Amino acid sequence: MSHVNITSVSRPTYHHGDLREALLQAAKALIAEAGIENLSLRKLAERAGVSRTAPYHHFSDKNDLLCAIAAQGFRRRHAETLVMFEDRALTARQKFEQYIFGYVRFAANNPEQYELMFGRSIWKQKKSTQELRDVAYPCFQHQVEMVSSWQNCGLLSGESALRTSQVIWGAVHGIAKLFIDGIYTDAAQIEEVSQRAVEMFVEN
Amino acid sequence: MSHVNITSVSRPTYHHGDLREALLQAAKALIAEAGIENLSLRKLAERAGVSRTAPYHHFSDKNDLLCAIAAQGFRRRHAETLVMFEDRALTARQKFEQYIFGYVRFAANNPEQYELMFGRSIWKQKKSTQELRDVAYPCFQHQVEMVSSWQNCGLLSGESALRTSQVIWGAVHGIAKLFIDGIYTDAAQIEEVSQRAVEMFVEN
DNA sequence: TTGCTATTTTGACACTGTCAAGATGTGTTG
DNA sequence: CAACACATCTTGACAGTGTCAAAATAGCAA
Repeated sequence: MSHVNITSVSRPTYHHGDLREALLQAAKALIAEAGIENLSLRKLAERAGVSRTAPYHHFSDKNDLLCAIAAQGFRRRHAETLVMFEDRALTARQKFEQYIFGYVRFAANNPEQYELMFGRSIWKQKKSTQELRDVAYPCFQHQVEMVSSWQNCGLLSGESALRTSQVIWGAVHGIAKLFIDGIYTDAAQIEEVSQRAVEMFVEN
Repeated sequence: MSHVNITSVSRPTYHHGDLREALLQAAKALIAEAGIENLSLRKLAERAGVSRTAPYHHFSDKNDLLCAIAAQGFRRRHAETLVMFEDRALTARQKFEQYIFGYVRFAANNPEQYELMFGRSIWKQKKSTQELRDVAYPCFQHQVEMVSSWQNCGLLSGESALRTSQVIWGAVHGIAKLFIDGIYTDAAQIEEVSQRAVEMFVEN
């Protein structure tokens, strides 16, 4: 068989052709279909067309694979937030609104990935990968910086940007979790709750 | 062997003597020791001194058992909240403060049980027991009522008690989860974040 | 005593994550 | 071209899981 790349995507590896990326894609598909708790490495391998233990040559662990998916989520969310916050056409108030709505919407649109990003399975028992931490911490940090800027322009109150940021992050995180975990059952209320959150935090 | 009750507790059942309650106790102990994800029905049965499938005659499912533990948590938390809110020695502002602090503290002191009460494992896929719903909904409802009273006395703003309640609940839930899931790593900050939350929500 | 029913056990099944050992393909060096 | 080294993948195996079916046992009622 020719080793010439006949597909449009790059094929840097040997037998399969970037099995690692294929596994990540298949994993996200399976998770979207049936949830994280129904993802097994064996079903994943089968979907990718390889044997049960093939994934172990690209991920040391099931946890390692889940961390990689979570890391992708952080990169996506962080990019989103950066673009929004740098938009010079928006006022500070509009940016804050976009942040709140964007955060909750991101979680609602990617519930399983969001669960991985902030779920106990990864962070609780210190099982986070170095890669995950490297991509997550700047994301956390950026939230504090945004809050700090909103305090400087009088949109938000308080002295400590960190404490204020922790409360606001807690609020959007909690609202998102109560929705995606099925406790707030009426998904149509998401926008209204987000709107109320904006009103309650902004100084007027 | 005599069937006379020689222990101080009631013994309504036959062989073991309220195996159901013994299983719940053992389960809570195991969960406190090693977390929910490390609880297996087999280890639980062994700890209780019965065979692997004995629990299935008291709980239809593993999920059923977890719901029962969660229900106990709701009863405990609801009782706590009722006592606090009925206390005539407290001002409205003090009650609100107690509510916020008490909520986060409850979650921090019982992280595994809290995870069961509000985790996706139970509510997500409509797997909540009737018993659990019967004890959880009044607990949710009471939160809205409290918020409504705080609005009436001018402590909180807004027209809709439901929306305001959803934001506040989201905030305490999110703060609690970020702490107990290991994302906010410094547990000493819990009180300070709770304090900041109170300041941000109360009208001044 | 004879049954009836609640309770518990034994056996079995499919499924999981993960390790050890072997097979196979790919690129590099002589 | 040949031989080696290595990355990659597969087969086999093991302990552990939730849960079902069938058998055994214990307590109560007639």
